[in-house]
Amino acid sequence: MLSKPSTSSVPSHVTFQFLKFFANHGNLGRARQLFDQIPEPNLHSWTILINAYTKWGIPKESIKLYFGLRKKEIEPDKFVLLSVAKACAACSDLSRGIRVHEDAIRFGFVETDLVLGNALINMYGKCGSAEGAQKVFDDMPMKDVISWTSIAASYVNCGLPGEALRVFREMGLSRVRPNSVAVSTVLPACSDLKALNLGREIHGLVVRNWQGENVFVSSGLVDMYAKCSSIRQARMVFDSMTRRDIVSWNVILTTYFSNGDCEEALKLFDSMKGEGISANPASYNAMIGGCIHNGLNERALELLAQMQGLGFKPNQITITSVLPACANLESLRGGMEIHGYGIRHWFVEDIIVATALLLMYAKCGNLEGARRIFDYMPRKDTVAWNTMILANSMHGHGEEALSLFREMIDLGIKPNSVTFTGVLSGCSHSRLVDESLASFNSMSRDHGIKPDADHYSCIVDVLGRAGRLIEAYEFIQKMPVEPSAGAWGALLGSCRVYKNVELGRIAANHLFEIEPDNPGNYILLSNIFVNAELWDDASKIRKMMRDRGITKTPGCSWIQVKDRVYTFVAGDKKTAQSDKIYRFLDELSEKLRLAGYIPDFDFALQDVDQEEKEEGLGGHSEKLAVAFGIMNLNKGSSIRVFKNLRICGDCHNFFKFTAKIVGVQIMVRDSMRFHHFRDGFCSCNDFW
DNA sequence: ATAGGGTTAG
Repeated sequence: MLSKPSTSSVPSHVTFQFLKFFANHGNLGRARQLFDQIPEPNLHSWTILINAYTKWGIPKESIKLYFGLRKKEIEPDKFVLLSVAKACAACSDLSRGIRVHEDAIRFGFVETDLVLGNALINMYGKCGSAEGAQKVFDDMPMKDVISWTSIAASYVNCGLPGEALRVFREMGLSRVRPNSVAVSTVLPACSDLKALNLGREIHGLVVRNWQGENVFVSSGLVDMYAKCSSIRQARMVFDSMTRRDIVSWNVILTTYFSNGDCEEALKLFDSMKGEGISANPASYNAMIGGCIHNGLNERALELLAQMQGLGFKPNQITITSVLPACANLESLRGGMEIHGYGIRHWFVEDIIVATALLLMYAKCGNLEGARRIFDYMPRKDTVAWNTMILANSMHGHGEEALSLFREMIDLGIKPNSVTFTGVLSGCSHSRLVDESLASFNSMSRDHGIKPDADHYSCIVDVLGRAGRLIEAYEFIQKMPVEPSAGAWGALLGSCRVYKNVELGRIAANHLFEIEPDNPGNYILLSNIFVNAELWDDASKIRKMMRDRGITKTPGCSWIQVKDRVYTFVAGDKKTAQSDKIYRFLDELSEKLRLAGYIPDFDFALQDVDQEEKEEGLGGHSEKLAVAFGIMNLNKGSSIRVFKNLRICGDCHNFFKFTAKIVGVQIMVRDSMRFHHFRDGFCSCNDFW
């Protein structure tokens, strides 16, 4: 009937009825066609179409239409304004939202229409403008619960939970009774601030005022208690709920994972079904993220497969949760596969996904890959900049870390305390002493950020690595925060390098108190003694370790060849190719000696373990892994080895020669940083 | 016109 419409033969009120019909049923193409046939569409027709585009998830088109209408100088009414305000909120389109607000003022609706006012508050909140939301709120002569809730939600949305709670208080003082929506809006603000007492107060208010249970509120309470680290309280509320939905379950799962209790979380995950609740994609994301956070990487991958088996497609959140596992397993290949999946699904546009990818590349040793992601990001926030700075620091590119920092400041991106952790650690790895002191001093002066224990430790590290041990020690004594293990550890490490026995003793004794179970500190001090030929002291340390039941963490290194990760421990003789590897290493050593390599036997003694000492330098796990890599990887591809402890000094020297003589690029990531060996040099400038 | 869970940096 409508296949060949002609405006002259169909009365306009009939066209209008059809327009309404198609708009209501989501057939926007048809609705648009009809709309375009109306020679002079009236406001009502415009409104119907604008409303439909917002309602059916195409808010951009609504906004476009609205401004088309304004061009025709048709005066908007409150209904169109409401619809387009919602559309601006959905698109986070602040600049258009402001124009809509101006229209609302110009045509006199802000003072008269509560509903529109509320929608405008909401629009500003969703667009990230807390000031805008507050302005609308202040201009409204009448406010109801929804206005109050909307302004509170705006603050939560804009990352100002303290303001949200202030609003909630004021709301009470204005004799507006909060309803369940208001409470569930404001509970996450308590969680963000870890405001347990306020959260408890709100809990009391809920108990006193409502008999009936509300799932939103109860789940919010569970979450609030969990985030305020009251796991028992969270569980009590959860257990007391008469009806739980999928969100309640997801909250309790996350609670246990964040508390490190994977067993309980996994148990609860299995028991949901018994209550007739089946896991949704968010449940799987919570499970995968939780497992990975707690080191259960394999389990996470199983859950990922299980999730896909159920027909749930991994989304942005899934892949950002999985990516850290790729760095943990040092599986660049797996990470790149996820990158590919992200590209195919347009997830890489997401700033959080992109940041996670960036870090994955950096942690897998591919700094260029990390940089490509960074350059491609359309919008970069503080976290993205911090991650890029940290990536450069890890790889020993202190200058680049600093120049990124300057660039970030010039662009007006606000740094935070993590920014400085990245910059300072980058400086310390690159011996940029003056630069690091300068940026440390600028923290509170220019950026209003109070240095924390980590920042102080970085400075100790900088001074120590520069050989300014006394200054480093004085700095520790003067610092206004309790010196952490990081600070003393940095000093102890420098004492090892600069062979300072007395300060080494002092630093180690502090460490023995702060972290009595960390074997590394005992080993370091014992090495310092051995080096100074203080054999008695060294054996005392070894006795101390035995008495306390502390064993040395075995050094292990691994490398990926094709799809497999091969792991080596010191003196490893069990590997399939171990005979070949040792023969290869022997021959290689000979060649390197001719080129000037001198083995440093100091490091043969670095291991307290008896058997390991016997193996000497030749069997260090990183040497085995590198040799294996040279033997098994194609010529021209670079060798990427990962080690759980700090790289040994002799191995470091050995690799510099290897890189030059064999003509390969070797990358070793140890527990401190990345080392890139190339043509006889290491990116760390022999400083680690 | 207002509501909850799963995600990125140390």
